[in-house]
Parts: sequence; C-alpha cells; structure tokens
Amino acid sequence: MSENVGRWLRDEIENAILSNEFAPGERLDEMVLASRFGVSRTPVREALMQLNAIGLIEIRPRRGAVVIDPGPHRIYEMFEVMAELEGLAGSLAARRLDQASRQAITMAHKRCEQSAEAGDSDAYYYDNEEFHKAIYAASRSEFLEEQCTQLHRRLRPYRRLQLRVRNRLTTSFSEHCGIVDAIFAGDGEEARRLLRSHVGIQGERFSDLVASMATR
Amino acid sequence: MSENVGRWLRDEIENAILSNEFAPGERLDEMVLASRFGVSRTPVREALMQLNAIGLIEIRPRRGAVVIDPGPHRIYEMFEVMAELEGLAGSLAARRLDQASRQAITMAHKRCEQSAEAGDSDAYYYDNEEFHKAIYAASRSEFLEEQCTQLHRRLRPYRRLQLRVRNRLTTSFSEHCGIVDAIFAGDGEEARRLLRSHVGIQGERFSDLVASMATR
DNA sequence: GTCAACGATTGTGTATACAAGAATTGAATT
DNA sequence: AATTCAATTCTTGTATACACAATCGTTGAC
Repeated sequence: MSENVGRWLRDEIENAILSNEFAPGERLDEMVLASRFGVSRTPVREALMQLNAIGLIEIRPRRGAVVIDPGPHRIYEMFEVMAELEGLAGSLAARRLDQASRQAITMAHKRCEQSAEAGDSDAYYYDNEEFHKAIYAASRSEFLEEQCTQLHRRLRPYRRLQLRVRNRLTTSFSEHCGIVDAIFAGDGEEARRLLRSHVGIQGERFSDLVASMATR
Repeated sequence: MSENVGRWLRDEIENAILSNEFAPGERLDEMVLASRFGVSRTPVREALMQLNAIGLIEIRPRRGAVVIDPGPHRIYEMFEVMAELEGLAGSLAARRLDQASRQAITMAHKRCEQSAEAGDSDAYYYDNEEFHKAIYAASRSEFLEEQCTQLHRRLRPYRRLQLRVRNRLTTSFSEHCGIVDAIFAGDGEEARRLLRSHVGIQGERFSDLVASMATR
C-alpha cells in the first residue's frame, strides 16, 4: 500500500483494467469502488482523475467514468508511436552506452534467451519487459525513459497477446539479438531501424494481434 | 469556466505556470489557491492531481505540490522526443495527405510567411503553432496528434524564447518551406528528416535557448 | 400500443470537518 | 554560540455531508 491511498488505488484500478477485470466500456461507479476497497469516495476520485490523465479511462462531466476501449486502429497508432520512441531510445543507447547499461542489457538479454528456449511465454513476457526497460535506461534520457515506460505500460496487455502467437517467442528473441549487436557496435541507425520493426506491428503482425484480441 | 470547476482550475493554474506566474520550484499551497479562485480545496486538489499527471508539478506525499523546474538538460531531452514525434507525424502526413489537410497546411504556411515578412515575432509564434498542428492532424493518427499536442504545450514557453533569437524567424520559415515541399511531394523520409532538425535544438540552438532563459 | 413528460432514484460535484504527518520554532543543554 | 529535541502549528490526506444534474421508470394521453 503506497504512501497514500489515492496512488495505491490508482495502481489497483489500473491493474484491474489492464488485466481486463474491468472491461472496456464498463462504467466505474465511485461508491462501488470505494466500498470494494474499503475507503471513501475521495481517494477513489483522485485515482480516477489520474487514470483519466493517463488515458485509461474517460471522465465525462456529471456522467461518471468509463474504461476506454482503444479499438484496433488506435492500438495500431499507439504501437506506431511506441516503435518510434523505442527506435530513438535504441539509437541514443548505441551512442551513449556505458559499462553499467551494457551489463544490464546483457543480463536481460540472457534471461530472455533462457525463457525463449524453455518456451515459457509468461517468463519471456516479463524478461522482455526488463530488456526493453534496460534499453530505455541506456538512452540516458530521463524524459524519454519516462515516456517509453508509460506507453509500454498501456500497451502491456497487447504485447502479452502478441507473444501467444505461434513462433513469436523465437522470432522475438532473434530480433533482440540483432538489436543488442547494433547497440553494442555503436550503430545507432541500425539499432533504431531494428527496434522500429521489432516493436511496430506492421502487416501480418497486426492481423495476428486483432485475431488474438477476438479470441480472448 | 469549463463544465466543472476542477478542469477550469487545471487550465487556470496551468496557464499561470506556463506564463511563469508560478515560478519553477514554487510551492503551491492548496488553501491559498482555493481562496484565490474562490472555491474549496477539493477541486483545487483535483486540478493539482491532473497537473501532476501531465508532469507540470510534482506532488510529494504529505509535503505538498511544487512547480517542476525542468532545467536545460531535461528541456533538451523533451525537444529531442518532440523532434522525433514531429518527424513521424511529418512522414505519415506525406504518405497520407488528403485535400483538406493539404489546404490546412497551405493556409497556415501562408500565415507564417506574412508574419515572418512583417517581422512580427508574436504573430509568428501563434501561426507557427497552427502550422505544426496542421501537420499533426495531417498524420491521420489521433494518438500521435494527441501526444504531439500535449508535448507541444509543455514546450510552448521555450519555443517562444527560441523565436526571440536573431534571424530565427526567417530561418524558421525557410525550413517550413522545405518541410511543406517534402510533404506535398509525398517524400515521407525527407519530411521526417527536415522536421527532426527543424524541431530539435542541436548545437548552437541549444546554447541560444539557454542564453535566452538566463536573460529572462 | 407507443411516445412523451414528469417524478423518483441514483450518482457525481463541491464543501466542510476531522485526523495525521511534517516543518518550524523555541528552549535547554553541551 | 551551536545543536538537538520536543512541542506546537500548519498543511496535507481522508471521510462525510449536502446539493444538483442526469438517467430511468412509470404514468398518462394521444
């Protein structure tokens, strides 16, 4: 339980939304949430305002809060921006790499390798996140790191779906290899290019994602 | 006065921060704000939470809110990300341009030309904003447009400072010409490249900005 | 039988009251 | 004189209460 109830609630409700416990379009009643978490309406409202600012819910004046349903098209747009930001992070990382970042990336990369070989999709999902975060950090741009982390969180559930697609685990890992090579070689433009296509959901990847979303 | 007091206050306080009425580092006392705007603490708190989410202020638990002081380095990082996003917007605009967007860009571009020729820095500041927004819209990616608009707002005061630099008006406008040409020619990669260097603050532009900030 | 209007109910928006933690000030001791 | 500790005060965090807007159901008329 974070320092104040509002932030704790924000995380709690955010997780509930991202894990699809609160479905898109669902209305979030302040009183229901308050009694569910055993608090008053005030911190609930604060949490909702923050989620609204993040873009997870929409608050229509005097009409309450509803979970936003991004829809395939908007999800595509979000991945498009994510790809661009990660590309930038990669190119900066390649230019600015230091010993600590190099180690962090190497470690995360090795963990991904193990999970991929074991075919453990859940483990890879987690390790993959650490890998990408290591690249954000290696960019040595705090603002970029924040933006990437925030967007990554919003896209988390869809990234998870992506990994369920057949052979995606090994494909993903082999792409990681190229990215690591480019960054370690100091080739910023190559790192950017590889990360963009790794993160983006061009062509069949997009239809794969839509298909996974439907069969959920 | 927007539909609810909270949002109105958010805009009000945001403007006060961006126009430097509330200086970076300054502490925002909830009671003071409440009495200043003639409301209770509740909507003030809601406004502060939103500003916190936007990244304009920092709320430390039980210790109140302070206006964030970005500092030159962080501002540089923000422009770096902004350049990347605008570059993406430009490349998408070049590929997806339709008649309406083309007209909007042309009009904004002409306005910029007039203001630049008149040497009217304030008018150019406004027209320039419209020009960039027209490109965001032309990207036909709502999410990207939102992200660009939001970041543009946060950088607004510094963009304004930039324009004060000698000859920056004409330089800026001639860069616009190239950007418009590339977009209208459907050359996405050229548009991206030009926008990146137009928005970014590499080299002497950065020191110019820092210098302007100091003499404010 | 359907549509519209009015009332009841539910839920949000704002204010106020109360509790708890942090900062500051003052005194006492070294 | 300086430093530390304690107490008071000030501000934030949470709860509760009240007011008003929106929605839904019911009733009546066409």
